[in-house]
Amino acid sequence: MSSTEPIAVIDFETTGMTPAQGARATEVAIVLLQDGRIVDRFQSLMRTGVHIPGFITQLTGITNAMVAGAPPAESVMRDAARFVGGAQMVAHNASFDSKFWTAELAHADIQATQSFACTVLLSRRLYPEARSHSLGNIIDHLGLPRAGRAHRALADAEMAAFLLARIQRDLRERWRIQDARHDLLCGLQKCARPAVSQWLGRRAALQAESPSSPGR
DNA sequence: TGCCAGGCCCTCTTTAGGGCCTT
Repeated sequence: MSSTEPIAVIDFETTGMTPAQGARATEVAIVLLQDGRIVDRFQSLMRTGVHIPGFITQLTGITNAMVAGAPPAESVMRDAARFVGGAQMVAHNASFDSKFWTAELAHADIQATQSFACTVLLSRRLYPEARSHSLGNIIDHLGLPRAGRAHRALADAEMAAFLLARIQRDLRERWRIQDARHDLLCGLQKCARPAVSQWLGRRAALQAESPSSPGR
């Protein structure tokens, strides 16, 4: 049985909403998903010196004392970049995590080169009947397992990976798309939502004609 | 005091408003 390239599913816990306003990461977790299974995990708290507001501690359980004893962010991000390697990346609301990925790597003098696919956009297109596409709600809607304490990086990264695996499975079983690779996911998430069925049908037809190429 | 990001999506459909989603 052929093996697909692993996809790195990432989640950051942070001190705020955007690096543009000085927010920094407090924790990062990355899981590698390959052939529908989590095959490796990376997780670490990180020390940036930026104060964690009280409401963030209430949300995540991550305290200033916890990160004070953590390794420096630059060191963690170097390890994270090595862990990801050349894998393509996925996050739940990727516009959030990709900005922190880029910003935290920049603090470590590393340029981010990975492209991101977003499970929120994919979920909205494939499961329009869901009332909410927040990570916990879509996990419950699809009957997927909860992975631990919500709003901790590893649990959220694992749940996003479960969601991605389900998306890939549904693309295979419902849409006959055998090779739901990262570039297909990126294409699907950019497809206008009302045209998703037509788009998937065309992709499946193209893939059936040329299985080694996902087509355009 | 009240607001605080930004991209996407939907709607009382189009240039604007409001909600979702992430911490």
